Amino acid sequence: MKAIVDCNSFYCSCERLFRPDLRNHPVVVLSNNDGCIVSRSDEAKAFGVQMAGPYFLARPLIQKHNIAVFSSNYNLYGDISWRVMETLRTLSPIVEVYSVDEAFLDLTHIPANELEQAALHIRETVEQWTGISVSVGVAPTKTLAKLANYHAKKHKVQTNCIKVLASSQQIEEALRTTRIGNVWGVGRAFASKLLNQGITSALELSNMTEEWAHRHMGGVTGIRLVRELKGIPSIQLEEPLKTKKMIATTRMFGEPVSDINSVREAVATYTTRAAEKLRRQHSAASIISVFIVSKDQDHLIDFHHGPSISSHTTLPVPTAITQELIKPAVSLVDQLFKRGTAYKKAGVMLSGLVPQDSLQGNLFTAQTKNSNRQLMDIVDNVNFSMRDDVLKFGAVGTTRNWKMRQELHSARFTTRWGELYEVS
DNA sequence: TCTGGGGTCCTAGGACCC
DNA sequence: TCTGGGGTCCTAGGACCC
Repeated sequence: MKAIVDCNSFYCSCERLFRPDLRNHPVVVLSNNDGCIVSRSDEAKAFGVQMAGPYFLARPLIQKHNIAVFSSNYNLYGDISWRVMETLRTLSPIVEVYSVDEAFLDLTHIPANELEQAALHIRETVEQWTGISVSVGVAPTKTLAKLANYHAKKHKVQTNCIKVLASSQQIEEALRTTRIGNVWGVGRAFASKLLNQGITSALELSNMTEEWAHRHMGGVTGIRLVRELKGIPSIQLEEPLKTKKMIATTRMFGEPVSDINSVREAVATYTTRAAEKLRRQHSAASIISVFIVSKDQDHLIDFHHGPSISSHTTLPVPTAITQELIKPAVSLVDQLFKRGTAYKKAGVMLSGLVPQDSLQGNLFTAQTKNSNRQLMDIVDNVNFSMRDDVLKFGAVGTTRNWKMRQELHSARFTTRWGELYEVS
């Protein structure tokens, strides 16, 4: 059996940890640049605040009901997430961290008649140790565990945020009462396709054949999905330290910028962040890509994948040294930038990732490589211990008029001495 | 006036090889 | 009028997740 543990309204719960006055008060948290609503408490949901909706549209509703609003505080959420995951690691031998607020746990060591109790123990321990409330879904497959979790969250009072699907009757009942669009792995496109074919519930989908799934649901992914719904494990728990195959850092600017130096600084900053992620997983990159998006692009038509201009450089030797990545990144900006154009977004992508220790030694460059590497280690250590970039490269600049808007940011209560929560 | 920022996996099709 | 049967690698793009 597998469990999925999912933090309830995670970002909102983190903010509430240090604002006990907001315990039963509606709360929402905004995305970067204060653009969309990415987390909402149950109270805010009850007032009709939409998930992932634009903030400016929800603002009248928010003001009307005096809903508390926060910009996203990733220093805080990252640290709290780490505490939750460390807690879970004491409760199961295999923990797959699936996202900042979710983890799959292996429960094969628990006897069937103790699953309910085990799930309750998980929920209570996390809440007691971290202050974060979670929902727990337990079932034979990952997809069914997600389904169980969906029901646990939907009926919090009846379920106590816990749902175990063990018997075939329990599974069938849950499948029957789940609409197709709420199944993990069925997005908007497939949902409308399935509805057109008269498939409306998860139960109906689970009764389809594998041949059908292959033909209509994207090949092998469809087969896996249907098998998982039938209770046949087809998506395994991943090993804990999976290295990424691509690393990206991209951001909207706080306001459009039309001078090349600002774009250079922004891209240098994003490159610095991407290089940190690269070193954290002990990789080196062989390809660096940069893209910039002009202000005039109509984001309402295709917000995420709209036209942008991009270019990439293949590096002579794969590297994880920040300076060696900033240089080509900035010259890519010089290539792409057009005078007189205002830009609203830029991004850096690192790909062609290889393990760092597989790098070929070079007799002639070894000396500088090593000292660069040591410098990187020192920078990473200082910045990580502060959970913030205290040490920076000159190329990232100091003007920062491209910096994102974050007007409602809470304090970094757990990672900065100067911002510790005070009890008087 | 104002709508995020990451990732993954898979497939199709073209280029090329024997 | 006729035109094999495999492979591999790469890229673009679709679909999904949080």
